[in-house]
Amino acid sequence: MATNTDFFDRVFEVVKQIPTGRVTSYGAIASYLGSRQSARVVGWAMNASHALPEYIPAHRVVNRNGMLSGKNFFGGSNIMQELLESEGMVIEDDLIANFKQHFWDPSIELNNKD
DNA sequence: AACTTGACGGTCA
DNA sequence: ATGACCGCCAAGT
Repeated sequence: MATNTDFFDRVFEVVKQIPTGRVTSYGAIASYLGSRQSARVVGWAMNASHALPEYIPAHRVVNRNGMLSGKNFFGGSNIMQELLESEGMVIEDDLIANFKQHFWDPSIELNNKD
């Protein structure tokens, strides 16, 4: 199918596959889906994810700096940070410590290269 | 129907 | 190293 709005659904599929204690970036997901520059749309998908009947670990998705750019969307508090810390990571000033160490790249982990 | 904004990212100056 | 602009796609006004 691969319709334009399918991008959202694919984003959800990937995010739902992020293992606990791991994080990824909007750009990584976008790149995995084939649209490097559509990282912003990934963020929009996250916004819509909270309306889904399923649980989308959007707190495991941060920007390429490992910064909790969307923490404001988790109720206005640092729920996002607490969730990540609860999963074993360390957050400092809304920034994930050892971000690279916890980074989960769908292009690698899912290895979707036919 | 058109314009602006947005949970991003890379390149250029 | 820092700042500004462009590109991408969808949603809100």
